[in-house]
Amino acid sequence: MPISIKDVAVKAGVSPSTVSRVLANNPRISPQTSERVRMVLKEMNYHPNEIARSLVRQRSRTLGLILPNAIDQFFLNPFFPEVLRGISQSARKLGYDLFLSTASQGLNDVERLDQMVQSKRVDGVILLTVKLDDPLLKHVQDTHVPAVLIGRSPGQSMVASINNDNKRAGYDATMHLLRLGHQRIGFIGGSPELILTIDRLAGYAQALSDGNVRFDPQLVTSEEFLEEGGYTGMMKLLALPTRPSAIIASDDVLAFGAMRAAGELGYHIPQDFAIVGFNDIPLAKIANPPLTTMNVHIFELGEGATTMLIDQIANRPGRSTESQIVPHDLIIRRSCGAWNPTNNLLSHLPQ
Amino acid sequence: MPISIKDVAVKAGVSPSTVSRVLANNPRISPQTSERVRMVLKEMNYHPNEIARSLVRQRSRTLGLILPNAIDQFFLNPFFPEVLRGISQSARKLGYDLFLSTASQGLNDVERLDQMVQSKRVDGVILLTVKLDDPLLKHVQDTHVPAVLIGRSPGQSMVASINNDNKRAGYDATMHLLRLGHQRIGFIGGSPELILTIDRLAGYAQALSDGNVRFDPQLVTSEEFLEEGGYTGMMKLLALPTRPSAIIASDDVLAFGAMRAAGELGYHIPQDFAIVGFNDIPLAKIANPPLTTMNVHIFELGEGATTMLIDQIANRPGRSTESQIVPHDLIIRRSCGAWNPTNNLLSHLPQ
DNA sequence: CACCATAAAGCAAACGATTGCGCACGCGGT
DNA sequence: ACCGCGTGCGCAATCGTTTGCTTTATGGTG
Repeated sequence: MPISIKDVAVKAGVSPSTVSRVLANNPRISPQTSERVRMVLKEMNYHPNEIARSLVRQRSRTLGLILPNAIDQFFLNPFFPEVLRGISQSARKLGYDLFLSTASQGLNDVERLDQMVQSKRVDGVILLTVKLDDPLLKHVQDTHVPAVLIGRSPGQSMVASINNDNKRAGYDATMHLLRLGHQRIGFIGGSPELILTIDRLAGYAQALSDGNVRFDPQLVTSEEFLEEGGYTGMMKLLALPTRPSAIIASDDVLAFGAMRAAGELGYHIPQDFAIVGFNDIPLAKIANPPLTTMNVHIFELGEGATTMLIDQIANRPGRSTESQIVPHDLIIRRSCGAWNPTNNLLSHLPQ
Repeated sequence: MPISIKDVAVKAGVSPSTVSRVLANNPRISPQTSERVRMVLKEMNYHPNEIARSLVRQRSRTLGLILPNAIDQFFLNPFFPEVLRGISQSARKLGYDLFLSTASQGLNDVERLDQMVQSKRVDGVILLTVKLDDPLLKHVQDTHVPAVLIGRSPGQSMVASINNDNKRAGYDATMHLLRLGHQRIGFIGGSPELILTIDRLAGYAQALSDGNVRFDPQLVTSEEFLEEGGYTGMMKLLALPTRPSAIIASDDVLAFGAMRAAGELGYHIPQDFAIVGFNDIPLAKIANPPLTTMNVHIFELGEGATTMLIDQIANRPGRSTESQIVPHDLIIRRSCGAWNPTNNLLSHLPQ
């Protein structure tokens, strides 16, 4: 039913090879023939069968996206659409399509990757691997498919990756609170398996140390990576004999949960607590109060992963292991009390 | 480099056809041979080349997802991840993969569809078509690819579709406010091109009429489909000589913008204004106050679209035009004042 | 012992493109 | 008149599967 290159060839009175070469702008085809074929092409509204093309070319101009196994929870965080937007946009710009790994119900992630790669449907994969010891990771190193990891620090693996400097980001966020005079700073993190939790916490500890503040394990809580988790984390911190005066949440969604908990107990932000989040999700700007947060440029994360991957596919013979760091910057809003310099009374809050 | 069916055949001492038939569980292969081949299959960790398969089978077990052209704005609304989650989950369950149309930079949506379909990479498409006269729509009717539309009411086209009964939902939301005693009810909608805006507004008008309340065009505003739009819409309504006592926002995100506007001007929800949103996004439950909203079951929308499409691909000879309606239900929280029956004083509020 | 079902597995032709190689033709140089 | 070469195009193999048809082996029957 659909028209093939052969149909076009017949109609144009040439061989399929010639049509193919016209499509490829091969200079060995005379301008006249080329023109005639092009007319027929338009006339028949021909579009090449990409499946057949992929088969003979041995590449599909398609990128595979592998989402973490805890996919449902992941979908709920605004991180996901934003990174997908970055990936999708730059893939489009570079002429690549996107393939989402979802099929193969019974298979685990490793088998899914195997299948996606061996089935030749994708030229490379982007992995959103957020947990510390993801079995996918070992596996992607063995197989030799071009790959880029999002959310994993360079040096942690033999695979190219892109990430923020989360330790540094945690450091900077904490330092900001220290400079505002806070001494007891709580840390609400996601699951301790999450790399970003670990890294940001490390930065937090480092900053404390540099600021000569004792690290108190009581002030660190790790929760489910949802608003609800931030809520319960904050409740725990508020139940402490000596409460923190400031909170670092390793994700904006957690921060919102924390703010809700504080609000329910009658506290006010930032008067009673300073709060700093991570990610700068759209909501952060419009929350009440607007949330001070570490902008980690999620979109750029997706964008960078895509360009790195395509570069790898197109230019690298083997597989590059080079990595990239996306800078972060602290967006100071009202939730930490530093918005208006005149109300920096926070440092005098009772502990 | 990668192993093919031929490699397996050689190692197992059979012909490629036999291996293929083993893969297909063809009963004409003896159990002994079958077993032997299966061993080799595992041993070599063979995975079929799906590209080659698709070519000969003329189907790819892949679904194409076509997002609206205003893709960036769309990504920001929590609707998107949720519908994608529904699609992705049920596609996975049914053994289908997902293909995102992003490539072909210069092409418009119609050409993108054409290419996706003719390139044979997908067996069918799901279209998120939210605008009233989408050129894609006319086109998808001409081409004969299996397709399902999300966000378009049945009868509006010759293509299968799935949607909420948005008119009815608008009616129900409005009726709820009328029953609470409100007489002046504002409506903050998205762009007037959006079908859901139109439908929900129609339901709103109908309910007003049934409730013997005059429809006042001044109370209807249509804004950008973002939080900011809700904000400016609310500001307009608050500037009216006789302000509304209740607001219907055609999307939760708009509702949040409206709440922010009200808050900035010193008003309180629900004491000063009742607000009802649409979608029941995760945030609605945890907002302050929790938002009364019409749950339209977005996940089911994506799920239903997928099963309908796959059913069409697998069973229907031509293309079905059957449609499906996903029910809605009003989630009553605090923002409309009806949470606690004792504070239904709203009807006595000054206008 | 010839004959023929029947079962099991192989042969080869697709699917729709790409591409190395070769052929025909025309033209300029010797 | 012949050789050589560049140009323009077609032939046919190939990519990795699937599948209709054929072949081979086997065992039962007349």
